[in-house]
Amino acid sequence: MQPESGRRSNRDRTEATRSDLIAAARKLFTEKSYAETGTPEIVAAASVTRGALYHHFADKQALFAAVVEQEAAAVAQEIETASPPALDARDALIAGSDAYLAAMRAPGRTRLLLLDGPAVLGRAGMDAIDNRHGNRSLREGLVAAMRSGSMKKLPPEALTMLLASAFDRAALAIEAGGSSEDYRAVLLALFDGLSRA
Amino acid sequence: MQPESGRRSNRDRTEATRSDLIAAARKLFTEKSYAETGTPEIVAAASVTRGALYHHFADKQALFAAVVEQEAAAVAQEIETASPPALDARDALIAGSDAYLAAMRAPGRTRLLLLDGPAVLGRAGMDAIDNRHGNRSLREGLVAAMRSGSMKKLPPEALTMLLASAFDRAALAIEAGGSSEDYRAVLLALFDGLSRA
DNA sequence: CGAATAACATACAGTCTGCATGTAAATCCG
DNA sequence: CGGATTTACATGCAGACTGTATGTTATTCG
Repeated sequence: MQPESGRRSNRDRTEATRSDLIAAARKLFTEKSYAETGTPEIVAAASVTRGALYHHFADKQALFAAVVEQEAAAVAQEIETASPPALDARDALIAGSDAYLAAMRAPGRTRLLLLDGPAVLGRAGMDAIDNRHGNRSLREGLVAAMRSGSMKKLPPEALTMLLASAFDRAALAIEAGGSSEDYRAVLLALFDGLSRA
Repeated sequence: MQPESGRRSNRDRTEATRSDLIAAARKLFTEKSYAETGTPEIVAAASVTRGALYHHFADKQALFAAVVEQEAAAVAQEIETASPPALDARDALIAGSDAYLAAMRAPGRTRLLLLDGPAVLGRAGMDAIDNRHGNRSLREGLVAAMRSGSMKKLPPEALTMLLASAFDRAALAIEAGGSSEDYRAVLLALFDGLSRA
């Protein structure tokens, strides 16, 4: 009964090992790329063996998917935290995009979420993850703006995808040294262009 | 002097071997992914040995870069061929985007150019390739439209990137089964939103 | 308390990449 | 024209990595 060291429930062990593996993989996947990070290096950083990894995850790609899911959730969380509620549609879009671009400045995040993620998991796989997190609120905001009449009516799914894609490319360009103000200005112009006169 | 079979200049041999390797790699990289295609399979398809591959290319990534470059050029060529010259800015943009989306329907092209390309060569590497081909005319068109006063003035580099990114995502979404009309409508709305009233 | 199962650890097979070395053909040069 | 040099490969090897199969120990179930 007493949780002495040396007496742990299987659920605790699993949770701890999975968590250690994901943390170690996250660190390496953000420092280097998915392809450049080997499972021997990951398990060494997590102080377990490859046997543990392949017990908890089907393969290296499944571990990667878990890391991406966690990181996408973290980005969505940062946006939600930074965005004050109850603004009008346009201000909410601006606040959200600023928060997104700020969140994507975390080292290695753009490569993990915007380059390796789509290549390894496929665009469909990444869309599934994104729709569970960030994209959802973006689409809801757009739908609300369209309903309220402040934005042109357009297919919500397509509009969400293309705007999200513009955010993504802006994050990549800014990390590559592009002018943050320039990209912000263009994003703003795109929003305003979609608003009803 | 006579080009008998068995007497070929080194330049001819190099050109033929390089071309065979790129063609074989292009076929496999578009059928499967970069990661799933091994160099043994490539050289077998090209009827050469791995020694030839590593003689002509620094590594597998360099061969991939050559394939991407060729394919990006092909896309740009198809767009140029399909786009009648001397339209006004808006019609040129629409024609160009339609031609781009049509060109990206070639099997495997979206994965090669939009998923594997950025992941393997980096976003900066892909930008360098894109700027040598398709993006160039897009930016020139946008600059011309801005100069003529028919479009809002915005930083050309950023605007080009974000619009190109929207094209890319539209191509991916359409291939994944998304409604071509929906994405076309959103792209058109984005253009019109950027035009000066 | 025994049986079944979960959570690993270890060992192995197959494959791949990049390089080093060897060889024949082409080119250069005096 | 002929030897020296360089080019265009072919072959073999070393190291690393992935996934799996098998063995072992700690839990959990009945």
